[in-house]
Amino acid sequence: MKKKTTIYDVARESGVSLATVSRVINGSSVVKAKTKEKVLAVIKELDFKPNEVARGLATSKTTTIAIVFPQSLFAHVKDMIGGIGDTGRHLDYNINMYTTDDIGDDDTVSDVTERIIKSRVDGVILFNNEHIDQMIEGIDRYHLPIVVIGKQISNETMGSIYIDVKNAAKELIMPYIEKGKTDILYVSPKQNLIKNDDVIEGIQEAYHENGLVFDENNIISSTSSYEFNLATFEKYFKNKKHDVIFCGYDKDGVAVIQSAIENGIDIPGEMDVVGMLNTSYAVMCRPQLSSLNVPIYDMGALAVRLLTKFLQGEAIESKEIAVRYMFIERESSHQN
Amino acid sequence: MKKKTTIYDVARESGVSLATVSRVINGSSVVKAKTKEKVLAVIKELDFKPNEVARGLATSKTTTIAIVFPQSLFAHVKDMIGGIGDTGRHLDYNINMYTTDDIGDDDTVSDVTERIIKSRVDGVILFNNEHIDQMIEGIDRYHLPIVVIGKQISNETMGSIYIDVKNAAKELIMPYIEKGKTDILYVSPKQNLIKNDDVIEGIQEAYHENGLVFDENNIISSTSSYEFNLATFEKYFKNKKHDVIFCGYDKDGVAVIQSAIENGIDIPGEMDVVGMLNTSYAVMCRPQLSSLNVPIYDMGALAVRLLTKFLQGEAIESKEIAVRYMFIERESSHQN
DNA sequence: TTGAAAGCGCTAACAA
DNA sequence: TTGTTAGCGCTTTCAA
Repeated sequence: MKKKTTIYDVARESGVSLATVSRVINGSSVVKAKTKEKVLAVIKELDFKPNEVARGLATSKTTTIAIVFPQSLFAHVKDMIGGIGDTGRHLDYNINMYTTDDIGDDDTVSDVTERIIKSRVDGVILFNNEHIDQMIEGIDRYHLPIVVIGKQISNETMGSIYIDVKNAAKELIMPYIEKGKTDILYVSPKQNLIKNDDVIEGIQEAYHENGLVFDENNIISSTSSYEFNLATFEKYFKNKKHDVIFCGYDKDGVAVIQSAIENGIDIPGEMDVVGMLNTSYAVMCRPQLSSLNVPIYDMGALAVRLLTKFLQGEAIESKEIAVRYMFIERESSHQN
Repeated sequence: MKKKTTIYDVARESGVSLATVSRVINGSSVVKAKTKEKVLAVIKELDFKPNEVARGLATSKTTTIAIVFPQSLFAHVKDMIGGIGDTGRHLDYNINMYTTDDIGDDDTVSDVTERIIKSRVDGVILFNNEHIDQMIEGIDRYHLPIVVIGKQISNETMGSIYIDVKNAAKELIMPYIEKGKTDILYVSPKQNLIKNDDVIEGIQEAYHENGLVFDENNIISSTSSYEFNLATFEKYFKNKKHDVIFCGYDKDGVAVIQSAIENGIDIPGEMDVVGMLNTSYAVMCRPQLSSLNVPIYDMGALAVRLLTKFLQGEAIESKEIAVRYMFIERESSHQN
């Protein structure tokens, strides 16, 4: 295997110095057009690909950002990855991905932090999840810029992309309450794109503004197993019913619909069901599930963009970016 | 922001030379226990994190592997990412991820190749997709080890993890044909984990071994849009019916079931429907979709493991690894 | 507009 | 068992 061609080879072949070649590949404007042309020709001829590792060492910048996927990953990471990957490529950043698996939680978190520091990435994208604070703290100590997805937070070197689920929940719930449909159940999911506490706050406010109070017993948690949840709901709906079942995640919404039907409950005749994230699940289900649509791809793209603003010292209008959302009413509810 | 502590700082503080510190952090066995202890103490005290970029430059190795996600990504990438990320961490490799989006296909492929080369990763994991050959060729020119997921292929520096879909398809189809149910439709998906041609070959063999021939008109392609496919199928099943609908992807299976029901076709009474990959979709659907289960997480893990074997010059028993699969019969079929 | 040379933080002979 | 020293391939002053 012949050695890779280096900047030295290019310099020699084109009869200029290292420095000039460096200027050319970095687009410096001071190089004479003719020189530049010649160098570029040689670069092409020798198929020279500048070594980013060497550059990284010289500049103390890797133009790489790390992204940490937590274990409890929601569906449609696919879109998130698309947004992150595409934007990274367009802005000329590499993406280093890390996962935190379920075995040995704590150790994994510090292990990943350690690896991130050693790899000398320029910044980090994190997802809201149960270990988020620990993760943030571990990374913040090294003054690495951070962008958090799914939780509103910011400081000098930290920003976030989030969904204003508090308001979304409030807007969703409000019409029901105003119509006297006040028996609402919230199904709280294991999922990182929304902050559960915010959803609950939103619900509470909707009740409060109507002089009512939301009964916190009307919150049940789902697990990450569809079949387990289904079994739970099937039992639950044997002798219960509510005006509205508001699910933090579509998958739970589908389970609710199916188990309600199983128990002879008509949807949306007797009970409305609403999901969140507007995944494929929603349209595949019968009756089709109403859901809150959220621009997942864009959240990934925005996260990368925001992070690069930190990295390049660009002006940042807002460090906490709320993405737009839109309620899509389908067959499982009739809010209006 | 104070400068990061380097190996020099550690050497000075512990009164030894650079080389010794280097030996300690690399676990060399020649260092005297006492020296090692002292150095380790200083490392801890100064919170020294070796700079992988500098190490990469010195060793011409980055201990990083690249993974390229194509645009038409199947669901449950989630699991794949888990397998890749976790295994990368356990084997001490960083994962660099790239996406190839839909805009400007060709350019993107060469763009990504270029970035991969510049970043000096040690090896690459690729997914089977329409541009796979172009991608492989582009990377192979630089003698980077490659592992392909979803397609059986290998050479000196290339291996693969795949599902033997040819046999899977054959095994699935065979019992039907033997029972005289020879009117089978194959729904060919846009999805990278299986090789369509192999599925078709498997079907053909099943027919062939029974002295029959599979009519290639009985292949229809689905798109990546569930709703579009649903509309297509709804029209299709208005005046058609088959013994079996064999879908390369669960999502299509669900669409088939739903549109068949819409048209009054009883499943599995009049028609069997079978999917592939055994995603959540299969269990969420009514009747539940029979499907071919495949260890997606493991495929990711195996890919990383195989690649590191190439990288570390380890013995490789087999460069083409077929993963186990298992047919899970649910409500949408009655093969037996 | 170009070149010379120091330095980025580490590894790996080679010597001691 | 430890230290010295020459790179690894680039960027970036500083001079010319």
